[in-house]
Amino acid sequence: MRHFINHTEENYLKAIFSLSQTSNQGVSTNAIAKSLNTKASSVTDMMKKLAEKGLVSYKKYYGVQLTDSGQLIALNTIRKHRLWEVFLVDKLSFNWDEVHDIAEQLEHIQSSELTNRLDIFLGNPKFDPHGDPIPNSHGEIENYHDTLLLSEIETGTFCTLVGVADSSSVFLKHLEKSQLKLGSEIRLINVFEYDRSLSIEVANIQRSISNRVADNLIVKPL
Amino acid sequence: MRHFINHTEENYLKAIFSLSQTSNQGVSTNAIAKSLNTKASSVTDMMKKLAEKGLVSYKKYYGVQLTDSGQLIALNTIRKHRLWEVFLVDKLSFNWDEVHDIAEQLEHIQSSELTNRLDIFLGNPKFDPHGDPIPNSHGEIENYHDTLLLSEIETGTFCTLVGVADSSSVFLKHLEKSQLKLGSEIRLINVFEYDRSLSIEVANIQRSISNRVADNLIVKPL
DNA sequence: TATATTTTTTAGATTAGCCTAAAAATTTAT
DNA sequence: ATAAATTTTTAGGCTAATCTAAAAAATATA
Repeated sequence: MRHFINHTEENYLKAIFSLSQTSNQGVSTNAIAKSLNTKASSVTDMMKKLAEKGLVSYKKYYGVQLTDSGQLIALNTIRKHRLWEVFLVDKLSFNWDEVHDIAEQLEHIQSSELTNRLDIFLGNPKFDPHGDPIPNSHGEIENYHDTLLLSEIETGTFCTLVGVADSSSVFLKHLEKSQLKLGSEIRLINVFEYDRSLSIEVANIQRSISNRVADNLIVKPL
Repeated sequence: MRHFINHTEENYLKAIFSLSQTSNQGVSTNAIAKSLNTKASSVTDMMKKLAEKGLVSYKKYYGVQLTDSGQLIALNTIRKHRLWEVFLVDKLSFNWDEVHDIAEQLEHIQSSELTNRLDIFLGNPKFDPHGDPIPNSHGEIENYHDTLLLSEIETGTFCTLVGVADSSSVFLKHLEKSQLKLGSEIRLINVFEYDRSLSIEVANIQRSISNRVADNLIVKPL
């Protein structure tokens, strides 16, 4: 007997999943509140509810962790989100910076039949338009290995841009102005000590990017 | 300055629109309640809200009518519903009896850009998989003319099945068992007085259908 | 270790959408 | 035209998800 999961709960589970990726500690109430633009007291209420449904394990004052079934739901929501993003870009010709908000709505459509048929229709894509891996229907996610942030690689290294850590429209539009897109080959020329800004070469042209940008570029050294 | 319209309100507006198609009177509270599986008192509450937003004109005890802006929203919701149904059948290979519930969810996605791009992607279809006309982005709907219910035509007439008045899965599955689908050519052979059941010929085969079925088949005489 | 700060939880309200039961208005029937 | 039946509205509650403000617990600091 499965509980019915709604829109709001899916958003909480997704947020907890994302936050638990960085550290392997329990996720704090405040962190969830910040990520969902809500208040800590609302989060506490919801954690109690999700704990009762067996989707998170929650110990007062010590944060939460997803249970296996909670994680499965989170991954399924992420799967739907990313598949819809592929649909919007590949089939409806949206730009990669325009799809996030629409996918936030589409990810809550309930029908596994729909999701699986969409997956097939799109040709079982492995990555979304921002380079994020798409979980399969069992919640298995192909983590990209050997990737780093551009800010972490050594001077002189050649690498390929395989993903972005920030999918916001402003950031993506900014990238386009620097001729950066998924697949771009980048060579790190230099990092300036003063402000940690970087000098890179893309398509034979030398450019300068801020450390803030470099922190959001996921690259694979060649 | 446009009010934000949510899921629930869209459903009410759509129901009022459908109900006001049959008669040109105001739509009654009870009729709306029945159509949405809710209670009359809930409908009254919502009518006050929609009236305040200028989407219906409501006079206590005398039912409601959509205003122009209310009708535009209803038609836009119907547009989205029917476009998604086309998507599900044409692109994802769903059967026509499987798409209603999924489209009920998809119709509430908010993005006119999405709707219009979907329309283009689908090749600007004029009818959905059940033969219902799809409104354009201005809420203009191409009513099919010269159509009747199969129960209304004269014995001996040849006609084409162009639509169904009931899109429920049970009904559509039932039709398939009688080899009836959109575009089928039908000749009305006889109507039995006893139970108003009909004898028809489809694809050179003679079949018998109930008056209940005939009341739900929209046909165009040849 | 005691105190100050921060984080989290609790308590009590609010809003949207729904409900039941009772009251009011309208419609139908005698 | 009056009574009966039906429809609609009002009144008062409920739940989910949110909020603010206060209390409690944990963590950091002196």
